[in-house]
Amino acid sequence: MNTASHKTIKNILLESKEYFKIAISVDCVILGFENGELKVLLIKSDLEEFKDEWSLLGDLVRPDEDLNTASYRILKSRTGLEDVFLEQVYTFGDLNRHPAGRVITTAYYSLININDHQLKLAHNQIHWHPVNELKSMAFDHKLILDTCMKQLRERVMEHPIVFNLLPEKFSLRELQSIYEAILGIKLDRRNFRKKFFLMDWLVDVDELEEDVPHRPGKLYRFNKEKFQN
Amino acid sequence: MNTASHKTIKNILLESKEYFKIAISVDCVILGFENGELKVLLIKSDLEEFKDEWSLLGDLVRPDEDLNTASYRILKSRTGLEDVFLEQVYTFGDLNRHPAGRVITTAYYSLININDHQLKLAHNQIHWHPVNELKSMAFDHKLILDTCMKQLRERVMEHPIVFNLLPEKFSLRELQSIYEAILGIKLDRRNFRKKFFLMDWLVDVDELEEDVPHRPGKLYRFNKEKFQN
DNA sequence: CCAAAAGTGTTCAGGTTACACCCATGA
DNA sequence: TCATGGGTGTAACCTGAACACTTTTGG
Repeated sequence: MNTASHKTIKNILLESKEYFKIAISVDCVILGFENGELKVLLIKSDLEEFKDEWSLLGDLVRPDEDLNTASYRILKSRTGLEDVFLEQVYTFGDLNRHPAGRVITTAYYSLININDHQLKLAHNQIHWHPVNELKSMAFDHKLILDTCMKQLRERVMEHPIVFNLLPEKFSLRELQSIYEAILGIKLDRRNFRKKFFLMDWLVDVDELEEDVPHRPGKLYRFNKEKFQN
Repeated sequence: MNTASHKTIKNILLESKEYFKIAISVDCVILGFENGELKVLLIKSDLEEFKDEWSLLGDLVRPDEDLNTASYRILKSRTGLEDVFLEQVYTFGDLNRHPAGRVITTAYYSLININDHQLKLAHNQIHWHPVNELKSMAFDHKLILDTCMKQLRERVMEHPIVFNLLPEKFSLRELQSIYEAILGIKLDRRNFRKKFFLMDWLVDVDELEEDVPHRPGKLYRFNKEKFQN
C-alpha cells in the first residue's frame, strides 16, 4: 500500500542532519602561457602531510556562495583578476582524498594572460610552475591537473578559448605556439594560418610586432563580435 | 614577514567547522531506449514544493561512500542493475537550487538496456518518461537533464557507449535508431552501415531477427574485445 | 651579409555526403 | 501481391596533411 506522505522542508533538514559532515571545496587550475610553455599557478601546501609538495589554489565553499562564485573568489584573491575565463571540469569525491577529513572538491580551470597578473612572489609561496615539469603534487592534485589538461585539449579544438591566454594584440606565431604547447604537437605554419583565416576568428589590427630580432609579424585580435550572441 | 606555520589536521577541522553546513547529493539521469525514443527514469517529487513534478533519482551522499559509489548505489537500488555504464557530468551548486537548504549535487548519467530492468510500477511512482516530452521538472532537474543530454550527444560521436542501451544482440536498424534519437537527426542507412563496419565496432553473430513483419535483419554484438585494454 | 621568422598555394589522400534499386519476409 | 524494411556501390565534395621558396627585419 502506498501511503506516500510528502516531506516538508523541515523533515528533510532533520533527516539529513547526519549528512552535513562532508565539506566541499573548489580547486582552481589557473593556467598561463610564458616563454613558450604552459604554466600553472601553485602554492606550497600548508599541511604537514604534504610539506614541500605543490598544491592547487583552492578553498572551502562557503555556505552562502555558489560553486562558481567560490572559484571566482579564489581566482580574484590570488591573481587580482576579474572577468576571466573559468570552467568547471570535474568533481573529485574519493573518501580519503583529504587527510583532514571528508572533503569533496570541484575542479575548475582558468586561462589568464600571465602578464596581466602582477605576482608578489616575495610575499607568499605562490608561483608559476611549468605544467610539464610536475611529477607529483599534494592531495590528488596531480590527477585534478591532468583531468583539467585533458579537458582543455578537447575544448581548444572546438572553442575559441586560447585567446584568454594572450594579450589583446598578438601575432600568429604566439597563437600557434600556444596551441602547440597545449596539444603537445608541432603544427604546420601554413595550414595553421589558413585555418584561422577561414574560421574568421581573427581581426587584423593593422599593426606590427616591435622589438623582435627578425621580420616583424602582423598583429591580430580575437574577433569577439563573432561570438557574443 | 612570512612566518607560515604548517596547519595540522586538527586545525583544519576546527577552522572549517562552519563549512559543514552544505549537503552533497548525487542525481542520476538513467536513460533507456524503447519504442524508438529515449526515456529517462523519473520519480514523482516527494517534496511539497514540487508536488506533481518529476524528479531525477538521487540521494544524499553518505559520509562513508565516495561519489561514484553513491551514484551506483542509487542506480542499483532503483533498477536492480549492476555493472552498468555511469559517467559523471557536472556539479550543480546554486545557492537556492534546493528548498530544504544548501544542497550541492553532482549529476551522473547512465545508459541501460530498458528490458533488463523489471520495473515495479505498482509499488512506487517511478516510471520511464520520454526525454523529449519533458517541459519542466522539480528543482533544477530539467537543467541537469539537458546538461547530461548535451554531454551524451558529444560522447556518442567519439565513444562506443550506445551499446549499453541495447541487448546483447541487435540489428543495425536498432543501432541506427538510437543514434537518431540521441542526436535528433536522420542518418543515411548506407553510410551508417559502411561507417560501422569500417570502424570494426561490430561482430556478426550469424543470426537473424525474428518476429519482424518484414525481411529480418542480421544480428550483431558489440566488439568489446577491441576496447578492453 | 647573415640569422631568424614572416608570408604565401598547390597537391594528394581520406573521410563524409548524397543518392536508387533489387531482395526477403509476413500478412 | 503488397507493404516494409534489408542489403548494396559509386561519384562529388570537403577537409586535413604535406611541402619550399622568397621577403623583411635586426644585428
